[in-house]
Amino acid sequence: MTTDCCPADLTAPLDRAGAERLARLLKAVADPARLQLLSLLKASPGGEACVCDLTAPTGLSQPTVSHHLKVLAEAGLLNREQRGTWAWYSIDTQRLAELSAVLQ
Amino acid sequence: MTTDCCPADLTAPLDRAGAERLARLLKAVADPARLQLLSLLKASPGGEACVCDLTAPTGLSQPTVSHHLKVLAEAGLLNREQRGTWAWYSIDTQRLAELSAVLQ
DNA sequence: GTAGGACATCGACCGTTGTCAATATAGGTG
DNA sequence: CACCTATATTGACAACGGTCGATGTCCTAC
Repeated sequence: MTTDCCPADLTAPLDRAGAERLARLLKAVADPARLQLLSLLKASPGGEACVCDLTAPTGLSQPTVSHHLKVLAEAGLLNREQRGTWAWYSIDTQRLAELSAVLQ
Repeated sequence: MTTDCCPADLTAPLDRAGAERLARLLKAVADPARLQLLSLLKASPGGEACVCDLTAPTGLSQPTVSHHLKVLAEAGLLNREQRGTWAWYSIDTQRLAELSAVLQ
């Protein structure tokens, strides 16, 4: 239900440190560009896509897309796999489900 | 499962407008102070509390607490009820559950 | 009416963040 | 090796957001 890194839910009184860790996770998701990227990854065949496939549909520059993907990956919500020149990103569905469960 | 105001989930491709609306909701929750306030409200008897009960446990000034409660209320996540001099806030659990469901 | 208490609003400061252009890195191909 | 392509990093700028002190508003009690 929870990992060692994150608070389980809001029912337990949240101290400042726990609140900051959880907020850091939620901030990763609370951005329109990153939400679009998540939905694009979810809709992609195999649940994965490379950076070059994500710039056009979002209308963002390549560095900006890379930046957002990095933020999501550092939050543990995306997995990154290098295949030759391409970097393939996919959603860590369990991690995202855990984050969703916190708000229940 | 969803309201008329918010996207249902991430499986449907998210356009920029939908992503911005959803991000606005998530931003309301993606803050340590507001997460602490939510957990305090959840742990309070009757699921409600007035501002004066929330300043000490958060260590924030009264204006700052009022500000955060307003942000959460404007996002539809809190209900506000005035009783005499006091303002009582409570969580809109359904709205919070809907937000949680979006990340599934 | 006057005084006091609870909450909201205002104004300002400052750190954070999203964005892009430019550049760097790294892998593939000839 | 040189060249191209995909991605990451850097640097800079503008906009946003959290915080507090000071002040305003509203209700209650005397």
